[in-house]
Amino acid sequence: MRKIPSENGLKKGPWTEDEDLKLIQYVQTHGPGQWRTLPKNAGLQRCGKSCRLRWTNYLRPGINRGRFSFEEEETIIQLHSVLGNKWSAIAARLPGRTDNEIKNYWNTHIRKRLLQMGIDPVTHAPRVDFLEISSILNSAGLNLSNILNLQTLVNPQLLKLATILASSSKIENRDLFLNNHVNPLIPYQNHHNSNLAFDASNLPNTLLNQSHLMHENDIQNIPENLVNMNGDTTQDILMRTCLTDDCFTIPNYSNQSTAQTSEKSSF
DNA sequence: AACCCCATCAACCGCCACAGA
DNA sequence: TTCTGTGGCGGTTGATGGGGT
Repeated sequence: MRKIPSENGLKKGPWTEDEDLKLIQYVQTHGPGQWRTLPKNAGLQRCGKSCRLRWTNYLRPGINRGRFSFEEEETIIQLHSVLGNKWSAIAARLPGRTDNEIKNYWNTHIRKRLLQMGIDPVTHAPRVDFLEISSILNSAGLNLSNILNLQTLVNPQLLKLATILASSSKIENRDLFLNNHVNPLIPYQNHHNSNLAFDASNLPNTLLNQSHLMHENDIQNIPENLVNMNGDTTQDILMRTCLTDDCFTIPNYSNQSTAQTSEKSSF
């Protein structure tokens, strides 16, 4: 892949079949380790680091190079919500997968999907812009559900995912979450109070992209006996993490915001 | 056909932790 | 205690290929 001029006569870039063969044969005979001296002993023009990486990420036996299954993906998301970017720790819990592979898969697939679903891939919390639009509308006395003739705005997949994430949610306290994420929006909110005309084109893309729209009944379709790693039932999680009906319809932040507006608003 | 844009992922780089001298 | 070597980790890069124009 890379064509970086090699220093010290060491080769860089993609590995050839011949190099792979040499590395495999050497490791099979002598075992992995001693990476610094390995290239010389194995007759490779590579640095030890490169050999170790090639072995652990590609040549090592037992590596599963197939597509990620839904279960694996779910596991990665769960583990990431707990461990963060500890790719090696996540990989340790996924047999046959390497940290590099998981990291790549996260960055190219999962991260993107979470963003589309309105979930912040770093915090695993609903994205601020998602809350932002609802608070704006709410402060304007508008109910997005009514406007869009919807009961709720949530993708069933999102709700399922949120249920899973809730097991390790960083939003353990709704009030804390609202204080951290909603209060900074208050000046913005007030600014928009003066303009009550609703224009759907102003909605954030993330919101409009919620093409799968959820109805109240969909919440009922989630098995109540679903239990997460903490032993919480789905209902527990829904109660605790503001995923109940009234939270998925537009949360009412207006009282809270008016109380704090006078203190914090610069308008 | 040619070009551009973007997604993917193997590989590299810099840094850190740890063990042993 | 400090230094050095080694392995490991996470972030980033860039070659490649596919799709769109």
